[in-house]
Amino acid sequence: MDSEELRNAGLKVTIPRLKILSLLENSAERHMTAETVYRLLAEGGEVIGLATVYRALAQFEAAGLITRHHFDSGQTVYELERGPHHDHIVCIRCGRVEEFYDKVIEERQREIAASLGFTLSDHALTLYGECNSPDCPGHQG
Amino acid sequence: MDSEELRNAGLKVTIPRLKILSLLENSAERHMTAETVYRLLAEGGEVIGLATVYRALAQFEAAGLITRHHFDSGQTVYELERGPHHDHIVCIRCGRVEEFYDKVIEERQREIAASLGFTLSDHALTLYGECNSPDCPGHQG
DNA sequence: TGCTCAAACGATAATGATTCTCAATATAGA
DNA sequence: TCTATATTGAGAATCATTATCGTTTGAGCA
Repeated sequence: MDSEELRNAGLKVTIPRLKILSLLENSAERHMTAETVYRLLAEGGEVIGLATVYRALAQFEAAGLITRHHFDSGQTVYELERGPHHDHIVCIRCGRVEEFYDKVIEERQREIAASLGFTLSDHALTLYGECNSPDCPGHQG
Repeated sequence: MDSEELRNAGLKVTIPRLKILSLLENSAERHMTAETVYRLLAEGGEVIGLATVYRALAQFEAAGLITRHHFDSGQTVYELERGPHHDHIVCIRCGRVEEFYDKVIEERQREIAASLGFTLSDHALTLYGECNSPDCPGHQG
């Protein structure tokens, strides 16, 4: 249960935190901005202060429950830490985000960091391009 | 000359733009925030409005003269587009930025995008870790 | 179950980065 | 040089995020 996750993370179990965690777990969209979390909760009748949303997201991130990404588009999104590590590809037209994992790239990153004298602790790889989904506004045909 | 670059970019040649471009070309530090550009110019006796700095950087980026990066640390930096493409590794302690290029990673990215149905137009890869420079505050020994 | 207190909440003020507004000024071309 | 237009600078406005602070709530215990 979500209560467990919060307790394990050393966080007090509160209604707002449970609602936010639940939203992150049950939404079709895995990548959300703080604003989006706030809005979706409000639309679902759960009005939680925006400050609380930001606080909770920061705490969840510190606890390792979620991950934060700064895309070059400028938007900051949060995503539930679930399953193995992966990177992202973002459509520059419709904003759709897909995930991928590539073993070769992961390995090369470690080697590169080592060769430059760095102890690698994290990385961010995001590809940008045009998706060819029929729903994408840039889709031809 | 810089005037050429501006003209080629379709931008009117003005004093502020020349100063900013010159700073980017002649500074030891290749990665700067808008604030930094503003401050360095001011320290050099060239007081250029902050709004103008932001505008010029945005125009230079649109013209392809410089590139903007949003690091996960939150800072937005600009860098002169010079020489071949490269990615970055940032020290999480001292903020030092190094560049690198890896052919294997570049190729894998294209393949991945294609396999996901995207037409790749750009990418951002940043590694985060601890550098082992003697000047880094986290350096041991 | 009720009590107590620190932690968390929500509203809103504050902050920091970036963009916009607009009157004054500078540039490119005739 | 003159003119039309683009650019500049100062400061207001905006946007995302964080801090403040009085009120409320959760967790442990009698």
